[in-house]
Amino acid sequence: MTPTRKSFSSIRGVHDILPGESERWQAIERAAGRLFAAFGFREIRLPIFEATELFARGIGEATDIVEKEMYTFADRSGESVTLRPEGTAPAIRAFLEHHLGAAQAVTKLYYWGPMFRYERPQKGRFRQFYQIGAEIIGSGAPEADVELLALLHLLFERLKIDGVRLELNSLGDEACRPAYRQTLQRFLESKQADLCENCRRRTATNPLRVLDCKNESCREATADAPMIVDHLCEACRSHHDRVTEGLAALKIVYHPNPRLVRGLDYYNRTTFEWTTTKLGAQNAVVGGGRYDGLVALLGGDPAPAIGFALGMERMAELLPPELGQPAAPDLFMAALGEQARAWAAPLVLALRKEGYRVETEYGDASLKSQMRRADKTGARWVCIVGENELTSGQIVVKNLQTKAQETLEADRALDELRLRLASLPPSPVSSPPPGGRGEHKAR
RNA sequence: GUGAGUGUAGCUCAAUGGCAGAGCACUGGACUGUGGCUCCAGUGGUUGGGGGUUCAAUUCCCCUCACUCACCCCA
Repeated sequence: MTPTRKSFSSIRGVHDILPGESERWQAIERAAGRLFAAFGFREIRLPIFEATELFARGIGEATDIVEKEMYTFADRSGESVTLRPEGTAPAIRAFLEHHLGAAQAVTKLYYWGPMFRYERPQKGRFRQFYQIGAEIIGSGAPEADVELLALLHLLFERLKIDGVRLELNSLGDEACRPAYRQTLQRFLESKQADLCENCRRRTATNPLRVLDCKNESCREATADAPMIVDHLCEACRSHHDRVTEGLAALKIVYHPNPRLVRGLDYYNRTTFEWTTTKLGAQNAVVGGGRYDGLVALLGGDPAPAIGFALGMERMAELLPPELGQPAAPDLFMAALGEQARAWAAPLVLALRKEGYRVETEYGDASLKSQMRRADKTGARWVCIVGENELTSGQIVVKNLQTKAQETLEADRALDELRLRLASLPPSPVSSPPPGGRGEHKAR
């Protein structure tokens, strides 16, 4: 009787992060985690779904995300819930719900995890994708903007990612944007013939976005369009200047992009993206900006805030290939036969307890195949224990790089092995996982 | 949502209507207890799925699913 076999695969646009890739993610998470700590951000762990209304109100009813990209469904009680398409609205919801702002004037939060948008997948774009996000809530000072940008700048530096550029713009605020919007609208109305269908529609609904259109003729038509940076009110002008001065003082290179308009309604003043040309049609690795109105919009006392979202998949694609490689074992224990394995087991455990990476074979395998595996895993040392060794009280240790082989007293095996492993050069491939050898060596 | 391309072994790909193959990987051997290099052998397939045309379909046609890329949008 042959059982019918059904195979499964992950659903569309949703991917497994496999070993090989996960190490690269860990490299990003480690680097980001250290920087968040250094900058005084604390982690908040947020739910993966929220009331639909939170996103509809927070992100904006007219945005693409809310109009057509949300994973929305009714739960068993009939409440409409939505898998989070972004993290800022949930973060602010939690901030308000738990009165996190009461303990200090400025609250700095970060989070990471999956986000969900129902889009057609393509390079760098998925239905379940991962973001690292951070928010500074409670400060409208340009220094906050600069600090956030400096953190990201350091992150790219730490991860040795180049070929990215920081693009910067200001969207103004409620004092200056309405007037600019009208000015732009009038301009666009005079150019209707040259605009794509989409942009003709957007002239009325969201004229700012026309500036962001990739269409060649739209680009040309708006070449001499009025730009928001030239129509900022006094307060926004001053804010923007102090941000750019702050960046310059920290030697952080940025590229003014007066066309940088972001897709979520809540942004005002500073907006930014780190862009790259290495991700196909996608160019944003990190996006963010100031959203001084959102806290009040979600029912809190008005509080200015700024944040960013970083795309993990996109970031991982940009990592230099040598970063995040799996760490090779320090030692491969080749034990031959049941007795030898029993003898070696406590030794292996003792070394692992100290943080050394030790690999073994589970069942019976020839020395040849164990040596082959030791070589393939990249282990620096092999310890050979068999019947000969057990009767003679001597074990064999071989350095796979130098091929040097020596015989050790079995009784002193732990000390002798520790001696050799401790003198290993630092692993060139990656740092050990938390609690691994780093901890051991730091002692 | 729209458009284009691609689905054959674990991976990368051949086979244009006539017996489903190669390289890599994996396992074993040459070397009975010493890795890489070399050589030899072996395991591995519902050719994405369904239907049709045909004596005969991986190949041609239809449907469907998936993946990829692009539009759109963004992380």
